[in-house]
Amino acid sequence: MHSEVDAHAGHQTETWDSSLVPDSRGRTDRPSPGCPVEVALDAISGRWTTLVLRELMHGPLSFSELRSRLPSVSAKVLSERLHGLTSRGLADCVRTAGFPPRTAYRLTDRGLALRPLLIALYEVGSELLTPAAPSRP
Amino acid sequence: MHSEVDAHAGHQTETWDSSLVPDSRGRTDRPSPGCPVEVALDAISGRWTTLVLRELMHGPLSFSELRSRLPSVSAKVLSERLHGLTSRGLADCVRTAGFPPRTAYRLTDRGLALRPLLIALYEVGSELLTPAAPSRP
DNA sequence: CCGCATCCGATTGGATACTG
DNA sequence: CAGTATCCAATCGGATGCGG
Repeated sequence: MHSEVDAHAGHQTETWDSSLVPDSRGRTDRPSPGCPVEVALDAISGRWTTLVLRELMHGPLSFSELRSRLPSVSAKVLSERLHGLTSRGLADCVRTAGFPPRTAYRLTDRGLALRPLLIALYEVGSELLTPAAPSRP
Repeated sequence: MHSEVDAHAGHQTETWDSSLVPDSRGRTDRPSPGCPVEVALDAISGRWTTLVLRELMHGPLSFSELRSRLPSVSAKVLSERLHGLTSRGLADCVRTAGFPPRTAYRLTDRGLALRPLLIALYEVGSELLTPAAPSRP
């Protein structure tokens, strides 16, 4: 544990946070669309999004299957989330031509790439929920 | 009760998401405050929040130091973010009694625990930014 | 079965101005 | 320096109802 975390309170223009922003693209002074962190946040932001992603992680699901697994989500929001995912290339939609119209939403490879992020969210969230070993007077 | 997924693509996934939701607490059918993922999302959600966290990751900073590092954030929003972080126990604030009033916000151990999450956001976001190797089976 | 259209209340975040 | 207070435009998300 570091008590003297910061002895150099001056300029930090050259000294970089090597672990947080490895390359130049990540060093932004505002929430810019080109920042990787913003891109990832955009992909998972919005209510129900992470739950929809979790359901689709197992495999393709239809619109109503998603609705039955997430009973409290409205059709409007689910539709918005699905379009958001597809427009970003994280999911796609396959339709059967016949009748009744069957659809299946599935994650693309890019969508599947979100898995480690969901896991990180779960793990860090769990850590925050623990009664805590905090206190650093 | 549960209809089997007939069009099961069959590759790589089990019926139960052991990696995404290891314990029962994580299996929610709606965005509930007790879900670890929601807790983590709550900690990093809101515009500028991740940038504020990144700045505080190096060490304590005062209110205006944060403003100068993030020139485009308004005082109102920065104040809101800082209160959000402190109320969740992710940061705290130390004041010097004299004049002019000096303050310093610093992350607590719980706040520092967010680092792997920020890194995951960066890495996954970078992956999403790559020109892509899409195409699928 | 698969959605989109619309209305509407709640929340967000930016700009500005003001206090200890 | 370190914030708070207020106003306000934009967005979000829930409910409902209709169309393909």
